[in-house]
Amino acid sequence: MIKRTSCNFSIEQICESGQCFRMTRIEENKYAVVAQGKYLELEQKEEEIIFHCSEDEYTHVWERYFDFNTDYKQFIESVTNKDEYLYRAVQFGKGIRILEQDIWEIIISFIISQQNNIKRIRKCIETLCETYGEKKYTAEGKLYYDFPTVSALANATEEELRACNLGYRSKYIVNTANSIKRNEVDLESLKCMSYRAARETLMRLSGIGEKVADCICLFSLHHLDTFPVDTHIRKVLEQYYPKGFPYDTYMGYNGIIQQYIFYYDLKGGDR
DNA sequence: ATACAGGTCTTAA
DNA sequence: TTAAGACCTGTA
Repeated sequence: MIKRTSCNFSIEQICESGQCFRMTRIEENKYAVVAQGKYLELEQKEEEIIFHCSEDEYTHVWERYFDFNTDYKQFIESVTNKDEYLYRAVQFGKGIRILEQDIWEIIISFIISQQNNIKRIRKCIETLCETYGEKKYTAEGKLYYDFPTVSALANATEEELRACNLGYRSKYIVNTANSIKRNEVDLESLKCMSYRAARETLMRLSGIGEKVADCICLFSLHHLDTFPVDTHIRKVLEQYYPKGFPYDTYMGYNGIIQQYIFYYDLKGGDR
């Protein structure tokens, strides 16, 4: 059990910000996440965060996963009330972090996310993991399911995947899984590419367009300047930034700014 | 009932 | 190059 303190870190906000679909609240101030093949429970009281894992696992897995060594204060303070809407959005969601998640899991998760709502995305992914993922137990005997491997999904048929209520996305998933299995797109080399190259490469995969590719770049490849434009962001841009969003002002971290906006539009009740 | 959810693909001009 | 239209499913 590891205790850490950090400002501008809210597990609740990270959980609700729609970038990780396998993090859930299990009690008041207590959350669980399955990632990197592991199950982690964590609690938060004020600025104190308790990780229920070994020191070794914390430093090798979760510190990086939660982007714990990046100081988000600089980003938050760069947004002044000269931009009233953005200031409200950032103040509302300033506990959000951009996670660094597994590339394969994020590819499949955000193919599923298209034309879908977050509640159903979670349900689809849960079903997919229970059907095709490895069954595991924690040291305390808690059951959880890994995210399915590339082979597990490549070997499934479109009809079988449709049984997980994935709808028309089933075909995209089978195609993409097979492309990756055949190494037509190499996941490791994606990690070394520039944003432009990675995005272009990702878009060769079935079911991945500009928006999903951007989500993968932001939530997995950690290209923090990536600004995915979905239906929420599009509406905000039309209403508050009819002359264009000031990307230059937030050079290098537009993706973080995007996530504050997304979360505020989703949960903030503004507009 | 009809519209909409963190869009993409196909087809046609 | 751009613009319809189709596409699974659950919820309001």
